[in-house]
Amino acid sequence: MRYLETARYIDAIAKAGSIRGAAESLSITSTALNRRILALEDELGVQIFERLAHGVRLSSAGEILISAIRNQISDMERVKSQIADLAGERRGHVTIACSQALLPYFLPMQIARYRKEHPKVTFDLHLRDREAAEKALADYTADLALVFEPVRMAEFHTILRVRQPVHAVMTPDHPLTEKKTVRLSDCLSYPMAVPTAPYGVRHLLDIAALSAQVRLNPVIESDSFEFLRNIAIAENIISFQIPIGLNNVTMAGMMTSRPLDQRDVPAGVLYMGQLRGRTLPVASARFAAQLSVALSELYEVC
Amino acid sequence: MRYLETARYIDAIAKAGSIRGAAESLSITSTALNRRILALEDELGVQIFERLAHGVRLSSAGEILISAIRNQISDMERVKSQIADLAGERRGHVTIACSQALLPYFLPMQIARYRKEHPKVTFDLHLRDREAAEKALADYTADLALVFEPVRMAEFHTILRVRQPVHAVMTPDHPLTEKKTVRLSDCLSYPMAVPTAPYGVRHLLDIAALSAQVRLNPVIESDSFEFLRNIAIAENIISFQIPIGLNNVTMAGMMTSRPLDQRDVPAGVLYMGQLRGRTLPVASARFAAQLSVALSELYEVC
DNA sequence: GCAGGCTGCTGCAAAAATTGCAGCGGCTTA
DNA sequence: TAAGCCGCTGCAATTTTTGCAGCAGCCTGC
Repeated sequence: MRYLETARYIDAIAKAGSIRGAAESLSITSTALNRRILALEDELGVQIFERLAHGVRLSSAGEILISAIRNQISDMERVKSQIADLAGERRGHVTIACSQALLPYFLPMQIARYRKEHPKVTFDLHLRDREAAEKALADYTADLALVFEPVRMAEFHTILRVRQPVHAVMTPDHPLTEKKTVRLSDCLSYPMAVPTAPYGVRHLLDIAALSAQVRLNPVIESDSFEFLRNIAIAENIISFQIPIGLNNVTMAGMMTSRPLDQRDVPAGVLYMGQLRGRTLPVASARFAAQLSVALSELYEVC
Repeated sequence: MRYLETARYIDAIAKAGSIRGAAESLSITSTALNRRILALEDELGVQIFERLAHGVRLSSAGEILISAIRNQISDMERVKSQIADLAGERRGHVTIACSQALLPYFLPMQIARYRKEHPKVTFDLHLRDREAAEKALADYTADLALVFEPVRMAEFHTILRVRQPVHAVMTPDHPLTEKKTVRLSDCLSYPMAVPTAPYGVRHLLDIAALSAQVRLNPVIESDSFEFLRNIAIAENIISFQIPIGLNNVTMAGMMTSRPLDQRDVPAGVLYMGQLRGRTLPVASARFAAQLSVALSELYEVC
């Protein structure tokens, strides 16, 4: 593919951090690549890359350029799949960056459903914390982001958001299951396993604990929701999760959950978003539309 | 400029309607141009142009492509001026499509003001009726559109809108000037000069006349607001215009105006907009920001 | 109905560009 | 201080692009 070839070369260099490195990944010599850059820099009248001892780094002009270039590359992908659509072919590729809570149940099911309709559409799924997910949008490594309690940078454009009240998760024989909703103070008398600091659920719990002037005293902290789920079963202690992360099918027998009283812990919000101003590839746009329907049927839109 | 060269070639062919014609305007041979198209069509696996006896026409795949291509070209212009901005240079180019009412006073003054700050920024101003103005956005011949009572296609993204009540315009000695606001029925007893059908002011008057079950009976119809203004002076008859079209400086002595009672004729709306999803060139974005401030200071935002 | 003029397209050779090789000097690290 | 990166350059080989001339196809006007 010759069209936008130089653009792809620049993208590769920016990613590799060196011309020789990028050249290898592109299967060309560093000479050719080097001279392309020099030619483009000559055309623009500005250095795109700063030359360092160990490679190159985007200059401030390069930062501006790379964003446009990635947009162009992604745009051409979209055009190609739109053109393929004209011939009735529904092919394409969707890249998603999402929080852990989406992994056990919701996204696998949604992707399976989508791929049943459009088997030629492929998916890339990247697990990213809320900050990294937004960065992935900005550098075009993800078309869509599904994030719980995101940082919400200026470039994040919200497609849909739904309420996700925090639930306490425990084995069905746990004393806490007797109530419909549980108070934070009820939980404190039991050992608990909680996510580490950067996660949305922990964030909400911390704020709640602070305002109630209590301390959480977790016996287990982990950055893996899967581990938290399993340790909670194994040790018969309580953990916390949002509804979308509760796999109501496979966990039916093993675990159960109760929402925390919202006077103690306010409901969190799950955001689906994309990069502001970007036109998504057709497949991604269609998948986002499907997710919008599914999310708004299952949860309260806000 | 080699980067996006093929893109510019395709744009030229689409505009010229023939390869040979475009080749001439690009100062290359038709052979070179022809082969570029063939190569790109080969890459994409689709015909971009339909071959006709008297030239070429974009195929449906080509229509999809050309939009992306024009976006890329415009994007590179924006990048270049952003990069120039880094060096402190404020250069760039702004293209505007607007209704007639903007011509006599508002835009000349605003552009002059902007160019005083940024003398290196150049402007293109195209007079376009409300439908053509939106088309100009879609094919990237205009960055900004200022339209009174626009058709508002899906691709039109509103930046700002302000209320523009229709005014009756007349010489200062006209009997109608006695009242603060005039009723439509008052006007009917005087000869009047009105714009032709496609214009917003006429549209509003027609609707008003219809609902009041009266007839306008204009003695003069014209598609030139300038002519309407002059004939109204020369013949001492009434005409109609929106506030932004009333040049309160030069017309001070010659003419005066009174708003029509809004029970008869509802206020129209002036829209400033751009192409949805497009990132404007820096200069255009800055100029739009200036216009937003000016418009919202002068008129009622709605 | 048949030139004349326009179109896009192609074979071939010339021109221009891109590329690869080898090697230079600069920098960091061991 | 030596080894190992890095980006960059002169030169030659290679590839790509371009221009010329000429082809067939289509429409228009005489």
